[in-house]
Amino acid sequence: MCKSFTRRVFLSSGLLRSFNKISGLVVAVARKRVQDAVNNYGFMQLNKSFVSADDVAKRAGVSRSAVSRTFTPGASVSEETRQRVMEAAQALGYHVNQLARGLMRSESGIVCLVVSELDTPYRARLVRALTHELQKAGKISMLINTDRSDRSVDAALRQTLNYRADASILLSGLPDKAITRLCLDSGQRIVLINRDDDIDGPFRINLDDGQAARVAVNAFVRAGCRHLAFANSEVGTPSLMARERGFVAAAAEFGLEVTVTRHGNTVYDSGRTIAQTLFTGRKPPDAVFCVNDLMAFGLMDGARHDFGLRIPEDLCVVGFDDIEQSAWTSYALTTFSQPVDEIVKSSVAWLQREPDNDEIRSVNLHAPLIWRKSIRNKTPWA
Amino acid sequence: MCKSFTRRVFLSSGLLRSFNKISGLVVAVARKRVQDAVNNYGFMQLNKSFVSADDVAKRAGVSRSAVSRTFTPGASVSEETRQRVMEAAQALGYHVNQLARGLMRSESGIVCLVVSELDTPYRARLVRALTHELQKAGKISMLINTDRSDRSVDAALRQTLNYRADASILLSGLPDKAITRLCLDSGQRIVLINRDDDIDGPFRINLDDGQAARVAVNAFVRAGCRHLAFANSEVGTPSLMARERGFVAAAAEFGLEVTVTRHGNTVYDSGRTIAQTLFTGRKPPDAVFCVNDLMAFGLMDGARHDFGLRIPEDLCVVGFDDIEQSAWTSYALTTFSQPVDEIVKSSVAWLQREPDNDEIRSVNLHAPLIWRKSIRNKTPWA
DNA sequence: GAAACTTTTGCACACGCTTGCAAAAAGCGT
DNA sequence: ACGCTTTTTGCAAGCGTGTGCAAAAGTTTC
Repeated sequence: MCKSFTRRVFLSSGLLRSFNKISGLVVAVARKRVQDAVNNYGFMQLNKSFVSADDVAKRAGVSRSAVSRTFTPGASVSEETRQRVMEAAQALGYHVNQLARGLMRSESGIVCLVVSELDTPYRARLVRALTHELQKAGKISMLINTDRSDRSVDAALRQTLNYRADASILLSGLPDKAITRLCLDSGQRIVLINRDDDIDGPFRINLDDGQAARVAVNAFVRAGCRHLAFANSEVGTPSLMARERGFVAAAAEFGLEVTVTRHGNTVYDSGRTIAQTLFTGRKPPDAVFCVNDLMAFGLMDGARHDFGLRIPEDLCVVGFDDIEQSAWTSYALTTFSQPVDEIVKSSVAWLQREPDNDEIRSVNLHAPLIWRKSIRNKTPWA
Repeated sequence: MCKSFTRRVFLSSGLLRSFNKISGLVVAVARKRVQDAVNNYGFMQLNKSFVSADDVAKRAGVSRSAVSRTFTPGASVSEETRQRVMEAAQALGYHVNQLARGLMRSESGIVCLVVSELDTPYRARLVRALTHELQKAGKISMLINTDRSDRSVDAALRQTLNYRADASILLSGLPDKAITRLCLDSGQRIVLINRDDDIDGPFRINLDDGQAARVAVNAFVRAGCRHLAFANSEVGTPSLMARERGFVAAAAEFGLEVTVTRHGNTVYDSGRTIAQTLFTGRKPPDAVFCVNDLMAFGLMDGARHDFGLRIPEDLCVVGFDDIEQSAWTSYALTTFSQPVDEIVKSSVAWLQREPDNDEIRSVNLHAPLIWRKSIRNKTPWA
């Protein structure tokens, strides 16, 4: 884009035809000309071009290698030449071309984040934390949006290969086995967050969803609830299903049945709809575990406004994720906290390790229950 | 990372010392060997390397140019060779190296999104929409997090240059003039969203904040409110201040005074704090325009739970952004809608235009008022 | 001052791709 | 079969960088 302008001028100059055998020379001439233009006009209007290490070298009166070494930590350069190079670089506004560097080192410094529905509070928080941590580690993150379809996860991973990303972190969707294999074979590292794929190779981070569900049941029972319900979406992600199974199983140990409802996506409106279903049913629950906070909010709003229920007096609710809104007074939701910091830390730490054969394949993190006001009888032992 | 393995083997092979003058050949030999290993073992364990156009060319029995042209839309290749190339590429898992392509074309296809506090609902939505639209346009987005400090915006733009981004879109912070200039001179295009910088060169997208504030005053007056207040943060972003000025000015036209309060960041907690201040004051307002939705929620929760006020009976509230939560029943906030789609569309459209001299420099978009239930007397003419 | 080291520097090749140019191949009209 | 035009193809130069190697420069030691 930038260069195209310079080049267009050069091509239409008509010199090319006669000098094409020594086009290197012609280029040099053209460059010179642009430079003159700059000097004459005093501004860089025409020089729509990035400055290269060659330019810096010329100005500093050293070889291009010296420039390269100046910007390569740990390379051998004398203090004096480093100074001169830095000065010239500063003056010209030189920045190392990471594309070229990546080409040489075959390590681009790029990490791809594959995510859909980024505006979900939990995902947004995760992406924010990830980019932050990756930057601290000297990496840069590419964001690949897979909103369109499940198939687009594969396309995303292809894109990942196109840019020779050092690693990909998948927050949404499940990639095809074959394409995952391809990435791994190309030397790319893959992290799956809450995806729980059983393919060998990626690093997998999961939560102890089952354990959390157990804690939820305990809390409800402790609060004297007898009619348990579980509000899920129809998305069927492994972690969501693990929560459901865990909840039903733990309730069974108390001899309690659970009304399981699944509806739509894992969003506010679905919670709202489920409230309609549950509270017009013949056996309305007095406790609902919602598969995530957004659904919990919808359910709470439905219960309160459409059915006049008081929380926690008439109805206890527990959510999952501990997104920002859970702390808002209107909800004050008791919920399980996603250990975002730990997730991010362990992801990036794993990425920075030299790959070897007997490395850690997966990690299971604990999601602690954050007590607020949507359950009666705060029980400190939970 | 990937290649380093192959290379390490190669270097320690000892062949290099004797053949260094014709190292190209040696490399070929080493490559061959890895290939053999693959063939023998039947899996690609050792071949931790991306496959190049050369490999594809060899397999398809054509020249490297043919491969390149196959993957370059509009290039001249016969249907037959295209088939063979595609087949070989498929078999080997070839993907064009965008880094190398970007190097040649001097057009990386990368667009940088510079943003802080990504987990803010409004920003998250914008980033989601932007990545989506950019992908449709064949671009890929890099996410640069500027959470740390204002100074980090400059660092972000430097990073932008390192990766030879075709463009940067700034959603947060204000960059230094000099570094902005440098980006522009390097041929990069810059879009400022709601930043309102007066530097010439970037494309600026803004909302008619003043007009919106005027509409808010009208709505309040129409609802019979007499004691107006404005809840702002101390961040002082141009658009936030424009809303404040507009509101105060419009109120003055009705002969009404406005209690202006500024506190902390533009978040929920600040709204909560401001509620404390306003409703314990000697002249509590009956209408508050909050500079964004998050603050409005905090203010509403404070007003309701700490002061027992009913909305909209005792207090009218208007926000700005129309984030998802505004539609939640607990808030049902009347608010101005950020025209995210238009913002995104016009940004990307501008990026795709060939740069010329008399191009559009800025755009002002309208933020319509979305009526919900936090104001009395819905007035259709607003 | 020479010999033995150590540090710095420049050369040149490689990374994987695009693309102008000219030669080769394929069509086409007679 | 022959020229002529159009399409296809391979060659080779170049994009901006890193880096091994050997020569040059600098440092220490005797």
